[in-house]
Amino acid sequence: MRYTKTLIPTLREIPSDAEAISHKLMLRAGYIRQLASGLYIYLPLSLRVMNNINTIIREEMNKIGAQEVLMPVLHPAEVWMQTGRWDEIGAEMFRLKDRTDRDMCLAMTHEEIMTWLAAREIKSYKDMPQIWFQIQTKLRDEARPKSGILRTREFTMKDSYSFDTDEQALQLSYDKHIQAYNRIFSRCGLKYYMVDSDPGMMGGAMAHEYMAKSDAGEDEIALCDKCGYAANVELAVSKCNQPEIIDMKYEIVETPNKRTVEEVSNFIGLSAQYFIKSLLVIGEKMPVLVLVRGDQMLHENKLERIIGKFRHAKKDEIQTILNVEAGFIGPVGHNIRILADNTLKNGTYISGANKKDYHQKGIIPDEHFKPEWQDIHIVREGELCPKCTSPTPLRVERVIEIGNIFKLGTKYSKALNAVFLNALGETKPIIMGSYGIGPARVAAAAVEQNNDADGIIWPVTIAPFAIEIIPVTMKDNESTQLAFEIYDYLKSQSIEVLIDDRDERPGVKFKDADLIGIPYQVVVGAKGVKEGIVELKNRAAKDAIKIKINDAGIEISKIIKEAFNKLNES
RNA sequence: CGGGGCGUAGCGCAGUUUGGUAGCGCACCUGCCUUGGGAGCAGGGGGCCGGAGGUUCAAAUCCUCUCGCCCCGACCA
Repeated sequence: MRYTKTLIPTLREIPSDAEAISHKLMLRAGYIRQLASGLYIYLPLSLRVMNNINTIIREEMNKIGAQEVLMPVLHPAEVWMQTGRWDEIGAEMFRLKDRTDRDMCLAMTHEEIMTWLAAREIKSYKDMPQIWFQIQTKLRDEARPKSGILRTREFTMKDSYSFDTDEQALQLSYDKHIQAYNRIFSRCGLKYYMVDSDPGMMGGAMAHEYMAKSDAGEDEIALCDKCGYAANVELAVSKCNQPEIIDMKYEIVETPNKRTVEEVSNFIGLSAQYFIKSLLVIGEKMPVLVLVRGDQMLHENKLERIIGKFRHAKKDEIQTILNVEAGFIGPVGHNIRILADNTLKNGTYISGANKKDYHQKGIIPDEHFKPEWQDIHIVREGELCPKCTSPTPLRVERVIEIGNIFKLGTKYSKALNAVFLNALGETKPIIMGSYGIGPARVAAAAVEQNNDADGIIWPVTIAPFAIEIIPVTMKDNESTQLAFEIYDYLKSQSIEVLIDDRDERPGVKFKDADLIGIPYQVVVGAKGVKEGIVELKNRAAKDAIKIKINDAGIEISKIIKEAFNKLNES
């Protein structure tokens, strides 16, 4: 492709709306433009990237026997009503009416429609397994679109769905997706992790997420380098360092007007690890007293999984239910449900004395109060791996979710009556799985992970072009002609190549080339041509090798093909 | 939805406190010149100051309402 015939509107200055690195660079380098909040135009360069990513996804999905289909983005409400999600999902779903006043919605995802299809077309155990996938637009009226193309209201998603006869078969489909996903993300040149995730609202039994390391990410994961434990902090568990158990007399101490753990800890002169934070929450059926160690935070999602929906108690509710003022609650002597974090199992602690201006020292859990033990704290960096027997600290990293895989089970098949006859002639619901990848997030993550002060550095497999040829000046006929000869040769080798045929000063071309991030640059200059050489620059390494003109085409295409193979075969 | 910030030329910004009819850099157009890391000189085009209403002789500037965008949080099949 000729630069002069391609829309590559690079910007010298960064639009002030951008925060994330990938957002800034994709704007500056002429990849995207914003139409409205969460709505982006993909310009030629980024469309090429997306196409490359999607091609890799298709190839790997096909390898596991998945079949591509395409489904409507406009759905009748009835199907969503049957699974209950028409009512469960709130403002995040775009809704509209057709001309006959029929309720419709725009697709947020396709479990319903895929299952609708399966309900009609899969009748026998002989029809399975099936894996169907599509790469298409989804729409969600996100509460907060952000970070460029990382979180948008309209986006492309690869979603696949597996249909199996039983759990064992589902496991096979699940494993196939793991294989495919590992290959897809490796080929895209990403550093990523597969982590345990919360099946959440999907209602399934098992779920994993694929996460790409990036500061721009919205999620955090806990990692153990020793055993490979990896989980979203949404559900990650940890063992905690047990502080040295100190001998504390069981006694009440006066703590005038000291309410928070920090205040009391400073007042008494003992670290927060020796305190029990007592929180009263109001569940749907009854109040629950929740205990975590003074230096830790309650993980509200973990708690919700145990006791269901809840909210924090108001000050007057604390007074009525526990008969104590907020700030002086302790676990001893209450007659309500008590839930304590596992971290508190051993040791002697201080907590509220259930009396204004007093705290209780020397509390021994299981002796002075009897809680239910659960993991309900937020995992932090440095806490210990829950799986390793020898103490191994966990790392916590910020990541972008680029893909996920869920075992759905029968939630959707039951709701939509997607059933089949097994070998015994019994009617059974189809066992399903659901698997997503966000290609735009793959692209954004690739930029987040591969850039420098000058711009983007694409992995060659998804780069808009594998190589850019830069004739230093268009005024020198000899070198310009040679540049076009190399250009034609590389194209004949099926290499995607961009030639900067603009009549610009060399500095402008070099700056733009670095910014748009094509992984290889060939510089063809008048001086070099006189010496009989061209230069091949590696965008990432910033080094250049001189190549004899006669060998240039062959030599360069060899290097490019090796670069592709390295990622494709990793 | 709660908290914060910002809307002035394509982009980045100044001007708003203290009202007087809009400016700078980059980009763009013309010419000369220049050509291995975003050159230089000269000339030029482009703005209902997000929108509506109000105060005033006079509003980018003050007041009211509204729309949009960004960030933090909540939310996130």
